Amino acid sequence: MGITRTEIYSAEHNKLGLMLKILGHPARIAILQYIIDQKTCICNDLVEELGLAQATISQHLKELKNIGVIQGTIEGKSVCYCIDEKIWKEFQKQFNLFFDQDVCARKCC
Amino acid sequence: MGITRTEIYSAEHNKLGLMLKILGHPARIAILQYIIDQKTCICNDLVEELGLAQATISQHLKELKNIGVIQGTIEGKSVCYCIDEKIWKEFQKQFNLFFDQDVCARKCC
DNA sequence: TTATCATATCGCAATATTACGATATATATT
DNA sequence: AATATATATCGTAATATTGCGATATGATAA
Repeated sequence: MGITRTEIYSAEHNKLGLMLKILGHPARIAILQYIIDQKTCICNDLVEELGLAQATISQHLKELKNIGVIQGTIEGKSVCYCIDEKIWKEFQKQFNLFFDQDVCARKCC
Repeated sequence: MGITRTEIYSAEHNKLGLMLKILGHPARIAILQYIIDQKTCICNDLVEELGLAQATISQHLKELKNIGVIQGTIEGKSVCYCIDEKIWKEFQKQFNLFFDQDVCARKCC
């Protein structure tokens, strides 16, 4: 079918899944890394930097904005993007809550 | 086009992206959670537990195996799955290497 | 006002993903 | 051997994602 059956999962699993899905694209990882690296809050030098079309970059930025991990403020004719530190830390926390679980206490594999 | 242009990203970004992409589905999160919760290394009670078709579960398990985060050993007529603790911790480490970066030192947003 | 620059959105083509029924495979039980 | 049980794989339909050119929008500069 191609459609994820979100109704059958818990809200937490859906949320964690969505967050990881959006982060799970190399372009979006590269965009986040670039925003972190630049001391100024760069906008679409990303087009030159990554070598993707402007429309494509804009789309990825939109998805990152949708999950809240970045925010953009209009500055003259360009837009200044930066990481939303609060959401960033929240994501890290959620991920680690999941990954800190005790795994494989039993012996079977 | 629908195809990710992996050639233009670094190996690390592709790797981190792939890992997050595979983890980024609620069914796979739920599968991992179930394997962690069960004290015995359960196999396809997952079909009943999650309410997805057996073929679908099997496909998700395959993707999780592909990135190495779970492994399965044949036990009689069923298969015993468990988390690969080493890979699990490695994933957590990679994620945190990325997320521990200092974010938003500047003031613009 | 007109032109220019930066970004967003639209529409589309190519490809990928999700899900499932049907079938194959492999082991255990009778 | 025949049957049952557990899992994997195949084929396919529905939908989603990726990427891009074209165009729209919105602000500044001329």
